[in-house]
Amino acid sequence: MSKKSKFNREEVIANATNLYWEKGYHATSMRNLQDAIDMRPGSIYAEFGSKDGVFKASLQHYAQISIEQLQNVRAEYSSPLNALKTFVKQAVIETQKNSPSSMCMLAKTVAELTEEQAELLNIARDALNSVEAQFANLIKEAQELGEVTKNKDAAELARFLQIQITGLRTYAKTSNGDIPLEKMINELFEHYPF
Amino acid sequence: MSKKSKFNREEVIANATNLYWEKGYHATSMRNLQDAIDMRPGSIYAEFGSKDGVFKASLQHYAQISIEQLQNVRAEYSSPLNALKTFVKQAVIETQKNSPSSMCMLAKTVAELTEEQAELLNIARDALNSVEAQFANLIKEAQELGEVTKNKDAAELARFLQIQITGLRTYAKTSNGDIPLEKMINELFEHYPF
DNA sequence: AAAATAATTGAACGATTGCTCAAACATAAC
DNA sequence: GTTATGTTTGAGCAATCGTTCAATTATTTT
Repeated sequence: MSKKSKFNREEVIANATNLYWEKGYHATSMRNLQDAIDMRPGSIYAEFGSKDGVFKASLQHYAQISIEQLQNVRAEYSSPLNALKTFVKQAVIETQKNSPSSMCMLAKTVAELTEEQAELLNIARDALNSVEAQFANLIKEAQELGEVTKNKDAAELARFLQIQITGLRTYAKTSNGDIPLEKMINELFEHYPF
Repeated sequence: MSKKSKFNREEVIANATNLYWEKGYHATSMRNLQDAIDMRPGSIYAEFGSKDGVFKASLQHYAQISIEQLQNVRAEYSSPLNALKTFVKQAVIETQKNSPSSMCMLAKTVAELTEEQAELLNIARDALNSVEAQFANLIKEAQELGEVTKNKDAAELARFLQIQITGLRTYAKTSNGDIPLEKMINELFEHYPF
């Protein structure tokens, strides 16, 4: 045996995620990263291989957190539709105060990157699709319980929801401040296909 | 008098816009820009002052084009609602084939930048709000003609539309290819508040 | 203690960043 | 044709980029 790593990988990735989430891929330098995660180049490159490696780990971490959040909300509500609504409110509203950015890190990444960073771009895409698949599962549950019409395909409704969330979160960053986000989400779940 | 500038400002800004639109603010270097607009640093800095200056001009150019497009569509259709629908289809679908990015350059910019580039960010925000105000005008026209219910506030409907467009265009970049965008837009204008 | 093993450090690499400016050049005025 | 005026050029600046690696430090095994 020998010396053990002294840094906490989970914690490091969480800090890296916050920085990348706020500034995006290109605007985040390795020097920024070194400060944010309190590691020196040698250690970072030994652990992650490259700037892209850290970003990759951050994307995966963010995706995991997102799905855990959805599962947590699901566990708190007997109604899958209410769980979904609560998740949307968390993602769109809560995020305005506490988070590095009001926008979804995955959507931001999809927006920022081009095919020049195909691997990272595809990781973000896949993660968004995974989240959407979880939406679809919840919607299917809701359909079984009669909370949502069976006339519509669950996958289509999940897609619709994903589009609403992305649209709302981008809009929130466009219009600083006083948009009635909660009211809009309530109306979304009252009037639309759910 | 003296020597005249030989470059065509309009053309130069159009080329710069295309590059920034594709790659975003941070990923576009001055060297990339020099190649794209066929100007040397001295001339660029004499004309635009800085990288930010070129980006600013590009944002304004993009915003102007967008509003012109909306006006052109309006002129082609007697129905303001059909004009709006056609504009949305152009922005969401047409853009998939011909454009530097499937996403709206203004939305991309709002997504990418932080308050570190407050001026540029606000230009993008303002431009999006201007476009939205034009939407509201068209919706008011549609309300006068009875094409859209007067129960809903035109500004709210315009906001809703802006959110749909941004959501759809981001989603289009997430899901490579076979999404029934046209069908979704048709349904949007059939089933929703319009 | 000494030797072995590995993690951490930070100086420094070549490449690239946004940008400057003296020199070369082109046109207009005389 | 000469002078005046302003444009274009591109070499090159300091700063920063992502990354490497020899030296140092810490821990474990002998």
